[in-house]
Formats: sequence, structure tokens, C-alpha cells
Amino acid sequence: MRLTSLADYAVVMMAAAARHPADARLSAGLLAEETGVPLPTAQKVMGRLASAGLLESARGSGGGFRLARAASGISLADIIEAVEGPIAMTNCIEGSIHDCALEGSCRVKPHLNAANDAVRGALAAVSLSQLSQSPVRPELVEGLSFAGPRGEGFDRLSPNGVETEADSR
Amino acid sequence: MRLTSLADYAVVMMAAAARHPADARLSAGLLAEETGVPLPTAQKVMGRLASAGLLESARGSGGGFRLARAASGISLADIIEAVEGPIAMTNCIEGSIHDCALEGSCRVKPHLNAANDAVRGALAAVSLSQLSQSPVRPELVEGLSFAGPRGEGFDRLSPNGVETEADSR
DNA sequence: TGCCAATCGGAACGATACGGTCCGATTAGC
DNA sequence: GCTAATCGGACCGTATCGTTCCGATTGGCA
Repeated sequence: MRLTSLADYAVVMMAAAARHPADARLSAGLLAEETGVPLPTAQKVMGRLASAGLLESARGSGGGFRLARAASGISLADIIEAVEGPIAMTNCIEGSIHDCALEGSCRVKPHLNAANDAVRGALAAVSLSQLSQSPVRPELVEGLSFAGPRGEGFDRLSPNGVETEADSR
Repeated sequence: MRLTSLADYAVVMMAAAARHPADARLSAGLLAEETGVPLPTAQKVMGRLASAGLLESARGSGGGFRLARAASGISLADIIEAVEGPIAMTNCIEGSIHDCALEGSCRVKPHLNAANDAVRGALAAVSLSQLSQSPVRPELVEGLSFAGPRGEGFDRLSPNGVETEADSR
């Protein structure tokens, strides 16, 4: 139940992209710089987002990426599925895979199906335009240690001190 | 966003365990047989469930497992967390891990936090007693290709035809 | 009372796929 | 026509997952 690092990066980068004007050409290098994601990895992430249809890509010098749709029409579920594939808690939920011997007589599958829909619904309810906005509706984040440093150094996603290279890990 | 096979097995095995009388001693071998999970793997799964406090274990001959609480007091989220660890979509949500360079200035973290709570809530809303019941509330599964083979072969978890090399039944 | 068998618990091994990196293909600009 | 910038796909090391095996523990039986 943890999304992969690639998907995590994708969310951050899409949110950063949504903060730019809709018609601007965004290179992988620019977004990598803004988000602190290493450039080669950023390229890979954006490539997947493009092949999934969330970004439009243009090759060659002066090329780059652009949101394929309005930010309000892209959901968190879309981004995750673009990078990780279909949101399916178990193999048996995904239609094409049938490696479970109990298929057809499994009692828990319908329940898991319902739970999966609920999870997917929760993710589909979050739009990219929400993700790109700074303020958060307070009732959603109460009780969290991280309340949001609303004041200082908040307009730049990636100050110079990011010291990336995934330093320790 | 896919749960591991171990967690998948755990859900199926817990549901099978809940179908037995509450005071019955259940060995890993019995539940492995009922669910079709290979015995060594079933042992590992039940060991984790026991160390997480969802099952009570007794060693030695005549030992076995037993639900530590009533099935209605165990949620799907409990089972998943017992096997996979905390439900945290990203590393930055889990309190102890701080390997993200953007920590503290990340705009999307609050939103991800809210989404994570929603996902966890959806999983916590499903109780083991629901999982162990055969019929599914129709409004939860509508629109799914799998509507539920309610008629045939539905009262046995593991019919003879499971056709797996581990079936040994 | 001593031995045996059954069962849980933890350690070790192999496989899958994830994350990261590099190089080639393509295209605008000069 | 050439150069430079950028995307796209292929490759490899590594970490985690899944599986298996063996030892520890305890009740039952002779």
C-alpha cells in the first residue's frame, strides 16, 4: 500500500508543472530543477506521463512537455496509474491476470473489489489543480504534525540547498 | 498501490479463520489447506499476524492460532498493516523516515496526507466479519465485471478443482 | 516418567521488479 | 547543412518480496 518512488516523483512534478502557464513548454531539466528530482529520473517519469497521455511531448531542440488537459481534469489516480499501472490491490482484480487458483470461488474477492473501488475513488477525488494549490483545507489536515510553513521560502519549490543526489538513503 | 502477496494471503486466511468457531484451535496447516496457500508461506503469514496481535498463538503439539479479538473488531486495514507495516503512501508521511530533501517546503505533502487518510479510512471501514460473509451488499459492487457467482460452488473456499501443485487435498 | 510427534518462530536463499543511469533518435534554430 | 538541445528506449545494480528450510517448544502417549 505504498506507492513507488517514481509515482511519488510524478505527483510532485505534475504539481510543479501545473503551476506554470498552460501553454508554456516545460523541459525535463527545468522541472527536475524545480522539484529536486535527479534529471535522469525526471526524464523517465515524464516519459511515462507522456506515453500515458497526461503530458504532450515535443522532441528536438526547443521541445518539452505540456499538460495534455486542464489541471482540473487530471486526478491523483490518473497520475499514479500513469506510472504504476492500474490501481488494483490484488492481481485478481486486474482483469487480464488470473493466477489465483481460487478464482471464481473466492469469497473475499467481491469485498476486495469494493474496497479497491473505494480506494480508487479516494484518489480520483483529488485533482491536480488541488495539488498545485498551496493552502490546504484545514479540516483535511488537522491532527498532522506538518501544518505547513506558510511563511518563509514557500514560493520556490527547490531552493538551492536541496543537496540532491538522493544523498544518503 | 498494490498490496503484497503476503498481505493478500493474510486477508484470505483471516477470512477463513473467522468462519471457524471463535474458540477453535486453528493450525497453519489447516488454514493452508482451506485457502490453497502453500504451507510454508502460510506459516510465515500467520506468524506475522500473531506478532502483530491479530492472532493468539500457542506452540507445541496441539497448539495453533486463534483470533485475538472478535472479527467485527478487526479491519482490513489492521490486516494489511500487520503484514506490510504502516499504511503510508509516501515515505514522508511515515513519521520516522525523513529522506526527502523537500521536507518542510513540499507543497503537495498536505494533500497527500489527506489522500492517505482517505485511503486508510476506506480500508478501515471494512471489517473482518464482513470479509468472512459470503453475500456482498449489491450497491458496493455494482458496475464490476465480477458480480459474484452466487450460485455454484460458492460455499466451499477450496473446491477440489483448484489445480495447484500445492493442493494436496 | 521419558519419548515422540506436532506446531510455531526465526533465519537464509533465490527471484522479481524497482530505481537509477546512459546512449541513441529526433528536431528546432542558426 | 550543421549544431545543440531534448525526448525516447535500453541496460544494469540493488533492494525488497516471496519462498523455503531448519531449530525451538510443548502437549500427548506409551
